[in-house]
Parts: sequence; C-alpha cells; structure tokens
Amino acid sequence: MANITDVARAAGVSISTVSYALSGKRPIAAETRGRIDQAVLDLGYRPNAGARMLAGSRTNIFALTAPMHEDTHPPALMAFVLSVVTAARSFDYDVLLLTEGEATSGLRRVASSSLVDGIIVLDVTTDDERVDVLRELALPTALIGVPSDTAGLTCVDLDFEAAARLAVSSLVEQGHTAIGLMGHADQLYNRGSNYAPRFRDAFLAAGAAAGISTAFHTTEASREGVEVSLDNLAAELPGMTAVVLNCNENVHGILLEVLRARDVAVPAKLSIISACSSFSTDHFLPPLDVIPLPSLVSGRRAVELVIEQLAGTHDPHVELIAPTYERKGSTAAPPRD
Amino acid sequence: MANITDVARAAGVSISTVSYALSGKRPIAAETRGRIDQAVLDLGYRPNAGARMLAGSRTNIFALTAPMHEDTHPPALMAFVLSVVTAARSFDYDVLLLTEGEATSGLRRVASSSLVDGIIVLDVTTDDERVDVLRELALPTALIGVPSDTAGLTCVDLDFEAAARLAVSSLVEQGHTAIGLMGHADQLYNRGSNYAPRFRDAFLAAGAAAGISTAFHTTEASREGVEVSLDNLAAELPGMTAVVLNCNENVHGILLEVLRARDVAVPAKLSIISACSSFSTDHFLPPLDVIPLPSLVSGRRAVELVIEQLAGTHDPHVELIAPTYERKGSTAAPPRD
DNA sequence: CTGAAAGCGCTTACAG
DNA sequence: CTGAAAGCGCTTACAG
Repeated sequence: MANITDVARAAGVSISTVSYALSGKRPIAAETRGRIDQAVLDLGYRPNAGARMLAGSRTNIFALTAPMHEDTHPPALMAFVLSVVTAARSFDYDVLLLTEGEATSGLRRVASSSLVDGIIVLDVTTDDERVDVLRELALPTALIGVPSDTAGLTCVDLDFEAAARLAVSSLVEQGHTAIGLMGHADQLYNRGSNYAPRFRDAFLAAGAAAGISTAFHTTEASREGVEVSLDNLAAELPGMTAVVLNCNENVHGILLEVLRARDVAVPAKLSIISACSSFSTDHFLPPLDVIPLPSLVSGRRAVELVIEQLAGTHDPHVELIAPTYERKGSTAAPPRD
Repeated sequence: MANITDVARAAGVSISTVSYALSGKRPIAAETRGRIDQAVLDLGYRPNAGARMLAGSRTNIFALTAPMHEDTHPPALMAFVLSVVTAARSFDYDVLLLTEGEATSGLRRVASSSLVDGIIVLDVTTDDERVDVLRELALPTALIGVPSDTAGLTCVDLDFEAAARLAVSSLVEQGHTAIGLMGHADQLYNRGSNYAPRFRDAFLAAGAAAGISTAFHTTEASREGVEVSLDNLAAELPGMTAVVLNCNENVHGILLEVLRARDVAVPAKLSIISACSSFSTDHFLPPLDVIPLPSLVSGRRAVELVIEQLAGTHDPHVELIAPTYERKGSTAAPPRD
C-alpha cells in the first residue's frame, strides 16, 4: 500500500506538503495541489489510520454503546444505530459498536486506549450504569435518552411530555372526552425506562388539564394481554372513544385485530393514535395517525453534539426534540350516540 | 494518560520488556512480570490503539458490513450484529459498523487505510455488489450467507436445504402427506435473496422425494395476505394437514390469529413448523416447533473463520450449519377423517 | 508557499 | 532473561 512518502516522491514535494494538501490546513499552490491530487489518485493513496491516530489527536472513530436488554425493541434499536452510523459517516467518523456484555468496561477500554474521540449512548435508563463512567471519562459524549441525573451530560431525546400533550390535544380538539392509554409491558415502567413513565405521566396530566377522563394500562404483547388492557381501559372509562398507543408494534397489530373481531370500526367508533413509534404505521388497517419517534433526527443530533464538543466550547445540556403529528386517518370525531 | 515509558520507569525495566510482558511473546522472569503488572495496575495503563496499529501489523478491529434493505428483518439483522460483536470481543477484536449507504466504498476505505484486520459480511444476496470488492481487497473475510459465486470466498450459513428436508421429514414421520409452505413476500424471491429460494426448492424436492404432495406460496405480511396465501395452499392441496412457515414473525402471529378465527386447532387439525426463524416462537399460542436460524452460531463461526485466516493457512470454503429441530407442541399426527 | 525534522507510542528484530 | 534502537506513517510546530 502506498504511503505518504510515495505520494510526496511522485508529486515532487515534501511529505509535509502532502499532509497539508490533504488536510487543507495550510494554503497550497494550485499547481502543487494538482500534482499531489494526481499522485494520490495514481497510487490509490489513503492515509494509514493508525499513523493518523498516533500523530494527530483524532481517531475519527466514535463508540456507540447499544445495549440490548429484554425490553429493547430490536427494530427501534436498529433504527437508532443506523441513524447514528449514517450521521457519523457524514462527518467522516466511523462507528465502533459496544454491546450490553461490555457496557462499562468497554467504554473504559476504548477511552483509555484512545481508540475513540467520542461516545454516543443508546437506550439510556433512569439509573444507567454507564452514566457514571461517562462522567469520569470526560470524553465528548451524547446520550440518546435522559437518565435521572443529567448533571454534566449532553442528552437528546424526543420530548415525550410534549408528545403526550400533542396526542391528547389533538384528540380533545376532535371532541373526545374519554381517552385510554395502552402502555408498554409492565416491567418497562419498573425497570428504569425513562420514556415510558414520562409519557404516561404527561398523558394523565394533559387529560386532567383538559378536563377530560383518562385511564392508563400496561399491555402484554399477546392477544390476551391486549384484550385485558383494552377491557380494563373500557371498564375504567365507560365512554372511551379514543385510545393512544405507546407500546410496541405487535400490540398495534393485535389491537386492530381485536377491534375488527369485535366490530369496532376505526376511526368511526374508536380513534387511535400511535405515539412515539419507531416503526411505520402505514401498513396497518387502517394506517394509524402517528407521533413518530424520530430516530433519524436523534441520531444525527447526537452525532452533531459530540462533534460540537470536539470542536471546542459546548455546555452540557438536555435537548428535547419537538414531536410531530402525522395524520393517516385513524382519528375522527367521536361517534354521536 | 500513562504510556509504556511510564510503566517501564515505574517497573524499573525497559519498554521492550513491558511490551513483551504484556504480549506474552517472550518469557519474562516472574519477579519482573510482577513489578510490571503492578505498575500497569497503578498507572491504569492501556496501550495506545493508534501506536499499536502503526507499530504492529494488527488493528484488532473488524469491519462488519450490515446493509439494511427493504426486505431486511431488523430483529434478525440485529441478532447477527450482536452475535458478531460478542464473538469478536471474545477474541479481543472490536467491530466497526458499515452500513448500506457506504457498502462497497466503505469496504475499500477501511481496507486501504488499514483500519481493520478483517471483514464480516451480513445479509449476502445472490449477486451482492460487495463480493467483487472483497475478492479484490484480499483481506480476511467471512460472509454470513452464500452468494451465487463463492469462488475464493469463505461463507457460513444455515444449511437451508437440510432445514427444508428436516421440516418435511419430521412431518412425514408423523404421517402427513400434504404439506404447504408459506414463504416470504414475493420480492424476496426475485430480489436476490439466496436463502428463501434455496429453502423453497429443497422443500419441494424433499416432498417429491418422499412421495407426498406439497405446495408453495409467497405471503404478504397482512391479514389479507396471510389469508390469501393460506387459501391458495389449501386450494392446491385439498388434504393439507401441515404448514411450514418460512416467513417473518408478523406472518406467524397473523396466521395463528386466522386459524383461531376459523376454528382450526393447532396441532389437532393443522400442524405447524416455523423454519429458519430468527425469533423465539415460545410466545405464540401454541408455541411453535421451530428450526432456528442460528444467529449465535453463525456470528461466532464467521468471526472464527476470519481469525483462522489471520492466523495463517486457511482455504476458502462454504460452511453450512446443520439445522436443529425444537419441539414445542405445534405438530402432531394428522387428523383422521 | 514549502521543507526538514521532531515526535506520537508502540512492536520487534538485533544483541548480549 | 533483558535492553538499546530502528521504524511503523503520519501531523505539526519551527524555519525560511
């Protein structure tokens, strides 16, 4: 493989000129630059990554810690991973994947061996064990998700509270006064997820503020679980005309199935909104109004926040992404009885 | 951050002795080694990754190219990714993730900058554009999946043909003589997937060899799609008493739903086998007999194959993993009419 | 606008 | 069993 000396020789310049020409860190005469570019092309030269890391102060690699626990929805995690990788590449950064098995030790390892310039953290829980390590490492870091103590950390996430309010207000505007919330499985609310309870609490608060009736139930991802959850909501909320879903994709499908079996037309009899969903709701029958979980935006923003830290001054802060509402036709005015 | 010179000074030895002590590449006096280990511990020393890459001939990084196209089942891809990362880590290798957007250019880039020691390739299609690049790069490589031309390549995959035969024989043994195959969506059979047609063809061949009736239909992942597929199979196969599923998780759930709605008891009226599935079938009602897609085994084996190439002599070859059958109670003898 | 040279932190022959 | 030193291929002050 050609190295910088080969290029310098071929272009008839010194290696420092080659280096500067490639980095753009000092002006190069057009004619010189032309000869260098040609030599690079001819030789298929690409700077050696290790030499660059050692000589420069950058590795051009980010670590992405993407744990996968029981509650993790794999497609959602995948969407975030791909979004982070794509965003990182657009800044000429590669992404090294760290998994659950090596969560904290992996972070220490890549940091202390100077393998990475920054860290992006996925699937953050309330009392995430990685958070303390991150503070101690003091590398540029962005978390996608919000732990309970955000001191000194930079976080980005969907504004789940605003999403809940948006779901409620959009239904209230259409005239609904009794709205149920089908939540995730039970354990998600106990095992340190931050977004599920955040959404639930804001949902209930928004309902109260609007003066309407609301109810919440966790939901197991099975036919029976969905029926139980739905029946519980209906029992607590006799006049329920709308359901907000903050749960996984399977539950969506099962619910629509159950409603069809029971001859409950959507949206004629029941309006449905899918909230904070990482998947498309277009394939459902009917397609569901959705407040998307913006994996693309979050991933890109997380990368940008790390780049900003790398660039210099940047104050740690929490950045919440405003929710958006996509109308697909699964909500309507409540039926008049 | 402490470097090797700091450790050498603290231990009262030369830096080469420190290096050899850590790599184990030459014998070190027990007492000397003790002083070095202590110094490493005291200083929290970890070798600089860039320096190692530059001085040594290894980077201890693998590239994992994991494209995500329309047909990709995200949970399956994620399972393979995690399995590869976990296996790589067990050999002290980190994994750099390359995505669809940069499939071939990314491979060239990481190879020519000497960023990685080897490449692991996921989701291989029949005429995968990455394959030619891999041949040209001549880096240690393992593909999970089998392209049409495997010359010079090392591949590992489930033996889909054997899996199809296993599904058929296990049903035939129970007395079934008319077995339907619900396949993936149409496009998967046209767009260069290798495993879907491989399974289908072996299934039909095994049926013919056993002297029983078989039929195959592609399946769209919707209630309607599943009903159409099921009805087509039943129409072609009047006495159908068993169905083999080689399709995604949603279709499994929908099919069981449809059968329940039609009062077709599983396995009393219809036996079901889930074949080459990347997901657990335990949560279905009933849990389904399954021939698993062994993501754990494939991922680990792919890593081992790259390590072997790194270690020295290794002839390119295709390695097929024998399928296994997990009985869950969704098959039985056909009903006697 | 360009070059000569130090130095990044390791690994590994070469020597003893 | 251990050490002195070359060298990996860059980046970046220092000089002109």
